[in-house]
Amino acid sequence: MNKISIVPCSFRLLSVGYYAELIETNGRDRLLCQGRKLHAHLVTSGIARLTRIAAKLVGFYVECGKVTDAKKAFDGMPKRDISGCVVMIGACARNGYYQESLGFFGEMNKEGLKLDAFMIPSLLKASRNLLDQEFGRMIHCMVLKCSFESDAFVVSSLIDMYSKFGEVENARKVFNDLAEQDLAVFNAMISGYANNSQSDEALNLVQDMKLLGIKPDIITWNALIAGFSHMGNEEKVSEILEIMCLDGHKPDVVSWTSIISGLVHNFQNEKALDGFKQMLAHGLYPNSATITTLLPACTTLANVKHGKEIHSYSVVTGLEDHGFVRSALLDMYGKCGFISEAMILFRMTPKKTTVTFNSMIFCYANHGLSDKAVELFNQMEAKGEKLDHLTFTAILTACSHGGLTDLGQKLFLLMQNKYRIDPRLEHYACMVDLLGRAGKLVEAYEMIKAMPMEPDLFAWGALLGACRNHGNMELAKIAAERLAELEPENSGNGLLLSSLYANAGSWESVVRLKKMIKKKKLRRFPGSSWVDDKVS
DNA sequence: ATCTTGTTTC
Repeated sequence: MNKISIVPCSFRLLSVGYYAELIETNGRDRLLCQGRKLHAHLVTSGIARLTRIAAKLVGFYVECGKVTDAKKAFDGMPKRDISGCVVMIGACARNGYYQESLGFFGEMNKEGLKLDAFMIPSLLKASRNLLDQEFGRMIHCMVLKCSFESDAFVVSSLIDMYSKFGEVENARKVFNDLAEQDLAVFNAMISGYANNSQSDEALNLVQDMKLLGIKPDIITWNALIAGFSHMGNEEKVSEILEIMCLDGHKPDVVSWTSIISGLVHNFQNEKALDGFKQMLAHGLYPNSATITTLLPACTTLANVKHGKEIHSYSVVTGLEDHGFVRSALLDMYGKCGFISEAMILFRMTPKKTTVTFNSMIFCYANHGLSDKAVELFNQMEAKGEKLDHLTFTAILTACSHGGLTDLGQKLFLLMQNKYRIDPRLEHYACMVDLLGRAGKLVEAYEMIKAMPMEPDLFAWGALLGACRNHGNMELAKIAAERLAELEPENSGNGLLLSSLYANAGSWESVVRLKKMIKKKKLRRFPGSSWVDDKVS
């Protein structure tokens, strides 16, 4: 791979848009080092304080993940000019520093700087990604107040945000209110429909835009592919691929990643791996999104061989440094039983996120290393890392697997009282399992009865398992009957129930159940492990 | 200077 020499192209370093490319080919650390040298030069020559130069430095530092340095460069500006703020807010929003982006806007507001149309799209993007509906709506109000609603950039961001919130109708309203929709606005609306399982509506919009003389581009086609692929409509995807080719657009990495993503989402993991091979055969190279999409397919199939190949590729191309890729790798090794590999990846991750921690806690929990899981959970709390519902699913799983009954109960309350997370089905299932394993069958049943939603098969299954282990026939019958209702197609439940009835001498019920099983042509699948252990 | 396509943990 050719390394771009940075010093001769220092001017490019300061040019927004080239950072990503430079980082990909030079590595973040090397780029940052060169950037700092250049910054020093700019300071000594006295031009670092020029507004335009300082704005570029701000963008550069955010792109390298150094928000604090960016802020310093910004504060070095002689006067707080609006374009500097636009760069700061935009650079933060583009690089995943959403909270920082909105926080910075707040500061700017306090200082009485005027709202600028150029920063609206970035603020909407940050609200969208934080799922902060309140903030997003507030920005929308400001848009109306300042009469920015005829700005196509603003409108496409609004459409995108409302679609992400699941409010397609609101997105459509904003779309309709715009006098002249351009390509990006259409694309935003099309992808809005596609991401909300309304791909046919998205397809209609493509016809509308063609009638207006706007030609669909690769983004339009990819949005459609993503929509239909996610819905599992493989024929429609092939159809779109044909149409786009006739239209002069070749499928690119994004198209293929969307196809692979849809297949993984619809449990077609083998097909997803095939799709990846096809993509390679077309001469396209996977990027971080492709890798992150594909790794879960290897994980589900427990295909460590492919997983390791992808890992090697990621190391060679530097994609291993990507946050999403890293957590997908960690999860893959963890789920496939390679705990030490998972631990190494965890240790090697400089910027650990909630997902990183969650994956590692799940790994410990699922391998019976409860103490390690608890240790990590405590670290997370001590570091002030954001804990989410999955953090608690993971730690409660660890508690139930490790017999840490008291701790589990304590954490179940902590989750609700301190972190304001409403327990979901999986949390209740963990608690039923936890109590059940400890022999507290009545308490486990009480937990199920206290659930504000309909208990699912995992809750009843956990209770049934516990009843079997601790010999409580009455509760077992209740649990087994609920299970049979919830999951009549799973013959395992029926068979378990029938053996329970048989033991209790209720043969009439056994006959009834066996008839039901036969009628539904249910068969019992032999238990098997999918872990591919033929890998060294 | 700002916008629209694909992305990890249940």
